[in-house]
This record gives sequence, C-alpha cells and structure tokens, in this order.
Amino acid sequence: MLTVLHALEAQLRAAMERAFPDAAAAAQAAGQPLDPQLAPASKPEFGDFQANGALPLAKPLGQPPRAIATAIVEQLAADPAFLQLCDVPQIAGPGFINLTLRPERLEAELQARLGDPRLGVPRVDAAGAARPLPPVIVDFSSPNIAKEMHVGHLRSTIIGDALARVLEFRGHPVLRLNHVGDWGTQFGMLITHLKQVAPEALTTADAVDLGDLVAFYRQAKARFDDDEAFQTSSREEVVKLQGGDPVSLKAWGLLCDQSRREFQKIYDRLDIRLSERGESFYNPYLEGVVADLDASGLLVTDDGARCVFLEGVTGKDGKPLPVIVQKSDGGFNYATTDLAAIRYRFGAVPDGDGARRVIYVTDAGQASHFAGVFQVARRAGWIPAGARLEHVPFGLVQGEDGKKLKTRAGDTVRLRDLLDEAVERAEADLRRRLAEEDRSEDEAFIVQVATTVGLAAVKYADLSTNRITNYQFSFDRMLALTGNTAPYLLYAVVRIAGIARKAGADSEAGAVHFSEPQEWALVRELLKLDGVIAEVEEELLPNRLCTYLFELSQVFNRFYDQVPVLKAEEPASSWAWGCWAFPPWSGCDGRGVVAAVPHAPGPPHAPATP
RNA sequence: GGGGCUGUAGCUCAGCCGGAUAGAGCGACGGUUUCCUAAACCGUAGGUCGUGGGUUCGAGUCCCGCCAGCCCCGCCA
Repeated sequence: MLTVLHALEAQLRAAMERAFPDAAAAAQAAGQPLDPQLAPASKPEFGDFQANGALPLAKPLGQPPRAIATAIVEQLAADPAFLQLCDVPQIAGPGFINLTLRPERLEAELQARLGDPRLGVPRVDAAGAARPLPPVIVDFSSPNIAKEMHVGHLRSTIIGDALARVLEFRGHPVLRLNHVGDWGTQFGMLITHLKQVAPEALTTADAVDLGDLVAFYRQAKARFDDDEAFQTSSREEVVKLQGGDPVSLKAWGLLCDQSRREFQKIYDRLDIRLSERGESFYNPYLEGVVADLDASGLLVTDDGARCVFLEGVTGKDGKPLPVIVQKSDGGFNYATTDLAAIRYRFGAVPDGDGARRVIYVTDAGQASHFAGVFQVARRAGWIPAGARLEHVPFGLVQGEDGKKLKTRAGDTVRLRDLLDEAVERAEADLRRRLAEEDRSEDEAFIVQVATTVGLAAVKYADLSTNRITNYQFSFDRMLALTGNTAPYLLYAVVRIAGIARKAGADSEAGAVHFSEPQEWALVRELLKLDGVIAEVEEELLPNRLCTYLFELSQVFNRFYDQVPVLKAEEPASSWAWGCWAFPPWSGCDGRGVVAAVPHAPGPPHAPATP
C-alpha cells in the first residue's frame, strides 16, 4: 500500500499548508517543511494510518494540538481526492489524526494484486529504465578453501542469501559473491606440509579426501606456529604461488576444486546460489591498490610496513591506528585484498563491476576492520558519490548455554552435521506424531517433509531474530510446531494449498467483496507486503520480513478457523481460496521473494489432482 | 586503556522517523474446535524497558554518566 501511503502523505501535507499557510511558509523557509508524520496505525482500532504531525505544531502555533488537528481534518474533508481514499478522519488522544481507508479502496487494491506474480511489489527498473541498473553486490558465506564449512558460516550464508533474494525480487541485478579464502599464507602452509606428507595430493585430483585435507591443514597450522624453518618455506611457497609458479598453481587448483565441490553440496541443500570470486581474484590488483594509496598521499611507511593511518581511531597509546596494506616482508594481507575488492567492485566496467551498492555480510567482530578499510577506500576516492558501502554485521551463534556453539567433544560444529541433525530430528518428530495419531504415510512423504521442515527450520530460526544480537541456536525451538517457526509457517502454506486443491479453485477470481472481519484482517495484512519489502531492502534486516510472514500466517489460520470457506454457499468468501495464488509463499519453493520462507512441497501453483 | 555490540515478561525475542494503555511466541493456567491441514483457534496471568541524570508537549527509542555481559584492538583472515 505504499502508493496509497504516498498519496495520503501528499494530501496531508497540502491540507496542513492550507490550514496554516504562514507556518508552512516559515517551515519551508527554514528548510524543514511541515511533516504530517504519517505512519501505519499502531493499533487496528485506530484505523489504517495515523498522522501525528499536529502535535509538534502546538508550541510554534500557540494552539492546542487538537485544534490544530481539527483544522487539518477540515481541510482534508474538503479534498475530494482524499475522500476517495479515506473516510472522514477521526481525532483521538492528544491530537492524533486517525485515517481509515474506504472498503472499496481496499477491495480495489487487493483485486489488483490477485494473480499478480509480483504481489504488488514494484520493480526498481519498472519506470522504463533504458540503461541497465548498476549491480548490487552481496558478499557472503565466504568459507576457506581446505576447510569444511562450519557453524561459523551459517549466518553469513543464510542472511546473505535472504538479502540477495529481496534485492533480486525488487529487480536489482545482484552479484552474489563468495569471497572464499583461497589465497595467502594459509596456502603456503598447506602446500608446504602436503609436499612432505602427501605429495600426491598436489598432483592428483582427490588423492586425499577432504576430511584428511582438513586434518593436514590443522597440522600445517600447528607447525607454522612453532617451527621457524616451516614458516620460512611456507612464505616462500606463497611467493611462488603468487608469482604464478605452474606447479604451485596446479596444486592450488586441485585443492580449490575439491573444496568447491564440498561447498556446493551444502549450497545445494540450502538452495543457495553463489558466484565464487575468491581472494585470489584480486591478486593482480594488489600492487595497484598500494600505488594508488601512495599517489593520493595516504601511504605511510612505519616500522617497515606500509600503512594508512586512520582518522578518529586510536590505539592503546592514543596514537592513530594503521591499516596495513603491505607487510614489512613485502607481502600483502587481507586488508589489501579487501581494499582491492572495494576498488574493483565500484570501478567502471570492464575493469570493475560498476556497482553502486556493496554489502558485506560478516560477523560483528569484523566491524572495526571494515570501518577501517571503508575509511581508507573513501579517502582514496574509490567510492563514487551516492554509492553505498555497507557492513551488515551479525552476532555469534551460541548454544543453549549461552556460550559459543560447540559439539559435545568441544569441536567446531560442521555445517553438514548440523543440517543432518535438523532433518533427523524433524523426521523423528514427524514419525512420533504420525504414530500417536495412528496415521500412516509413505516413506517418500516422510522424507520429503522432514527434509523440508528440518532445513527450513535452520534457515528461518536464523533469519527471524534481529541479526545484530547473538543468536541462541536451539533445535527444539526452531522445530517447534507453534510460534514463530518454519514448521508453523509451512503448516499455513500446506493448509492454504490444501484448501485450494479441495476447492478446485482456479485463480480467476471475479470481483472481490468482503464482509467477515477476518476477511478484512487478511486483506489488510496481505496489502502490507510492499512496505515490508521496501523496509528490508533499505535496512537489510530479514527478521522484519519474517515477522510479517508469521503474522500473515496467523491471520490466515484465524481466517480458515473462523470462516468455513469450503462450505460457504455465498460467494462472500469465494476469493479466499483464490488467495493461494497471492501470498508471498511463492518464496516457499525457492523461486520467489525470500529464502526466509522455507521450501514448501508441491507449490500451490500446480495443485495436485483431487 | 581505547572502540563496538548487547541489556525489554520465567525463557526466546519484536518494537520502524521519538507518539496513544510497551508487543509476540514459548512455557503456565483455563476454554473452544476441525470444511482444509504437516492441528489450529480464543482467553487469563505475567513488565522498575540494566541504572542515574538530561533534552522534549511526549523517551524502550535521542544525549551524558555508571553497572553487567560478549566481541575487537600492527604486519593472521
């Protein structure tokens, strides 16, 4: 209902200007035009919208706020365009103006959305964009080569994907970049170690399996930490690799391929698409970064390292902290890579991505790192005017004890194991309930449901809380059938699909007309989607969308509980089962709005034959 | 020492640009129900919004101080 909201806002502003022309002119001159402060009503009994703009005028105008509100309402009541949208406004409390949309207006809004695959959400490129829009980059997931994906990658992967889906749904070209750790010192260590203990791994694909590779990596790291000779040869190995030595490159390529296939299994299970563009991609640009910083006078050599000192960020001694872009041994580090990535991503095609919004989905612990890197990039002039560069932080995954999530043995939890357990638990729970109710289903159904529910539960639990806080991981809570959980949402989806199937509904709903209170509740809820999507696109908070979907599910359940749509003879509720064509569940089958919404089984778009 | 984030019901969490009596869910207690479904719906109880100041017509929200927890702080990523 954003278009309605904007129309009302303009009408309210005009009404205020007519009611108080002097104050309006003064406000305009002061650069603070009168603001109607229009917002969705805080409670249903207040109508659809509320305008709070009369209250702040009380003092400057020297009038009681209710009198001001009355004057504004009188102007609105004289505006035919306004009266087409709303009933005559009510003044309540200290001077709130409550607006209620006219029923026929709501019906028209809903009618326009039935059968609309975009659910009333406009595309950003809708207004005849001649040129293609610049891409939005979402940098997420980013595991390290030669390691398995673990619980530490969970949030970035899920949140990043959800944000990418929302942006894509709005019509942005989105580059989903997997900034994998495929370069640097760690590779030197691993290759050096493998040369000595398993040289075949460096020349033959899949000579060792990934689990062994992970073990080798740990050994290499341990050696690196307390063996100087090993450190030296590791560093030499990095230099060879970065210098393009064919043997090193081949070994590197094999290791990457192997890891990549393992990552892909996880992404496939979670239905997540990513374009791999690892750290190595930026290798050719690292020197240019340093040269550029040098040319712009930002570069300082300190203690042999080349760095940029930050403004407004000081260390223990009160002196500015540096971002080191070239180590005293001449090597580059991750800050250099991150700077090269920023420069490339905002850079013009074909030597860059030409992006105007770049989003990093990483844990909150990296906030100061990104703040530093972003500052350097800004001062270096690599961020075009009007472009957005955003770190989207999220909190830690904690166990139910409030500590960092670990296995019972104290190890890092592998993502694969975590997903397996979610599915296993979902299956056990389903079998238990089937047995309790003495129902039987075929095995394929059980496996299907368990997989859907288990994976959706993991995703949804992560997305449904505000990402900035630490997140307490609990299989029991995420798999609960009630409350703000994936199983509850999926139940609503299945229920809607079931009714549609039973009704043999086709989506050719005729003119809609509502009577029941629960119908109106549903209509109003359905019309909120465009506002929610706009908010998520701006704030990058997927939990807002989850809250909406949960509330929508509740309204649907209430509706089906209280309105016997399949029994109704009157067409009053006939559109209701047609709603299956509408709701944002289209995300359920992974094609639509968000990953927030779990993978549903047979999408209602293809109803099974009764 | 510096910086960041967090602190809201027993538990897990929402709370948008400052706006009306601070909201959900779970758990507890009580009730209703099933056309459809991978069971729901309704009600009751439960609050010093960490704390002390300040700004404002109005503060959970903005500013300052303090307390607690977590995280980060030069050549790892």
